[in-house]
Amino acid sequence: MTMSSSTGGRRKPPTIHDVAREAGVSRGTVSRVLNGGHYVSPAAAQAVDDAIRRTGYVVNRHARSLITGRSDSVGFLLTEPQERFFEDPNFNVLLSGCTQALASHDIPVLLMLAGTKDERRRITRYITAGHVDGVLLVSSHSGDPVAEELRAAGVPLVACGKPIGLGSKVSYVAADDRDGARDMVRHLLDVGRRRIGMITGPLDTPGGVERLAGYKEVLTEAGVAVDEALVVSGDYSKASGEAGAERLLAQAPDLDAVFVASDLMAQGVLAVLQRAGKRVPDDIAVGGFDDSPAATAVTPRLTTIRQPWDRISTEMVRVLLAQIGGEDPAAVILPTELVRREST
Amino acid sequence: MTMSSSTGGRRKPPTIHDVAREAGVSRGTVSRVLNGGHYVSPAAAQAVDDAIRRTGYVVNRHARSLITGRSDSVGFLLTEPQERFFEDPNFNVLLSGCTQALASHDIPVLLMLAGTKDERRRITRYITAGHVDGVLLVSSHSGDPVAEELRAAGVPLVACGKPIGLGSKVSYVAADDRDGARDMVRHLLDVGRRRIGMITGPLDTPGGVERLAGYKEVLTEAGVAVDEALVVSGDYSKASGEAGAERLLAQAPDLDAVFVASDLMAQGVLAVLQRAGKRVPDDIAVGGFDDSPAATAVTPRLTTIRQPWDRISTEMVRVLLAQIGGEDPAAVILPTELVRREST
DNA sequence: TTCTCTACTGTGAACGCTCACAGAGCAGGG
DNA sequence: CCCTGCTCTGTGAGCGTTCACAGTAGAGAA
Repeated sequence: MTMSSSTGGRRKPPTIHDVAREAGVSRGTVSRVLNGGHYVSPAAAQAVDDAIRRTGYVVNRHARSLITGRSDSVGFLLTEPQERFFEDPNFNVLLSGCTQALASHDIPVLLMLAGTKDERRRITRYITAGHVDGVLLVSSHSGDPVAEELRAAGVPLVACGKPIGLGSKVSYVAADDRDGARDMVRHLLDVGRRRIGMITGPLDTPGGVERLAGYKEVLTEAGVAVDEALVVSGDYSKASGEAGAERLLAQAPDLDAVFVASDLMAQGVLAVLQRAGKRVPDDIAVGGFDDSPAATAVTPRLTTIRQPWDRISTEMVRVLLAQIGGEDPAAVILPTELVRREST
Repeated sequence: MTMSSSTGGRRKPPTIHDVAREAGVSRGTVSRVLNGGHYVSPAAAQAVDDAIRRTGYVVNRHARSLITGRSDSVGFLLTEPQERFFEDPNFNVLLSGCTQALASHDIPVLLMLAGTKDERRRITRYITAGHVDGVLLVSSHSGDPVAEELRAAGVPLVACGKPIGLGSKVSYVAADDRDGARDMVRHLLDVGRRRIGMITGPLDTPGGVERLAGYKEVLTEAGVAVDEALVVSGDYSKASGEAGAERLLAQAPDLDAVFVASDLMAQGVLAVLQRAGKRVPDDIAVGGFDDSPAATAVTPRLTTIRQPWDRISTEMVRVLLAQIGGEDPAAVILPTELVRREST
């Protein structure tokens, strides 16, 4: 009767005014129904709901934002170099998790890739101009200039993983890296290994440092001396895993296990071990970290530490929305879990 | 003098009015400078530019959108099941490419994941309500209901890969699947293989069909009979690659090569061949399709057909913007390239 | 001079919404 | 009876921008 919605072409969408007329009430009443429904009589609320359904009304967010000052959208900001984004499936899991969590609050996500310097400037301006209400930040960089500027501008910000150089004023959600590392090394000891090497993550990031600390702690507790020749550093990339494995094999021929700080690096490690004729796990056990899709894509499938990405993303969203709502920054640490497969 | 930008807390941003006052002109003039600068005197333009710089003015897109009816943003819509999104790095390359191409036009990207039925409804409403000007669609489904609804609503739409069941009214950008397949099979013949199997993509998609057609064409042209026992179908996933390889080995013990319609499936094929004790490429050559990051993540590294993802994304954006600008839908087919590595 | 044309500029009005306010109706207490 | 307080409703204003229109100034033609 009022409008057929599947007619081709784009017609002018109904406004709050149309709904008000259709429901026989005023704009104000419709607006109140739309925003929580307080101080509205049941009869009016019902009439408005019906009218909305009949007209196919959808709120015009631009008009709303213009007056509220909020944009009701958030940015997902990636300051990583793009190659890592391409290579590491964890980003997808995180991005998808955050997007869905926000969708349930009816909040759209703007994807922001700050690759080049120009991009960084453009994005910073965009954000500080108030075009998003808050930002989910993915960055392993130390001293990220974009993040620092956003923090200074008072933009609500939640990082994935503990950021450094940003003071304590920025929220973050992270897995318990140290505890995860401890679990893995303890597991390697449990299966009888003693010459346990490690390929670390970048040591200018808290995550990299924590995983190394966990490794050393457990060895020390178990009375196994920490041999620095068994520790080489990497940057989470597959290539650095290969390089690390080669150095490790050269430095320590008697290696019987290696704890690798990311599944992606572990993928590289497995390739090198295979080329070197080492059997996994018979000759050398390999433990990863992340439980990324890569962990089950390799042969043998990787024993690893599961990061609770689903919870990380929902927590990031929860903390961000709280902060947008005026609450103080918060830090959330989530537990990890050992996933045993064939590589140990 | 006017404002220090790094003071903490969020202050009210300058408006076009402030800029006008600062520059000693009217709102209209500032607006004209902002939108192309026609009919503005050089002196006024200069004054406005200076004032913008001094005040740190950034246009309020909500106010602009309210009056223009455009949102100056586009959606990146994924109607794939999420697992594929997690697993397949090609999405990242595409997403990142499109985001960057749009960024250079100062157009933000909204990420939309249409996983569940509810999500689909929500997203459809969101888009048809005009909250984005157009949509970049990634979907290998046949007869995607969301896409059909958007098309019917007259929303500018560009698909990645030829969509089916949408008539000819929807634009798309795709690699030349048939030609790529032909190149690969010709290459396998060139290196002396004759018993060449194929694991296809989903045969309810044009891409899957085309790659199979290319395979058959080249064999026929070369005078090699097409043996249906050598053709098994898959769905691009790693798991289906494994299943396909197992069937193929069982059905055709004398297999000496296999053309796999995606790198991801090829990854599964390599794992199966390795378990079966077959050497690659000595016993069986393996050719992939995509040149995804997975292609170089495996051992041996995969000979494959490179899809020009960078060009695909820029073309998708170009076509979408043209269509938003009022032009007719268009189809773009881009050439592929054979990348030879160690698996053939 | 005067008229026309062009280049440029300023001014309301409008986009669709929310918010503050005022007012209506009704109940209960004095 | 009036006053107060409550729930509910309508109205006008205004968010920051663009757009259409009117208007001005200066150049060139008649």
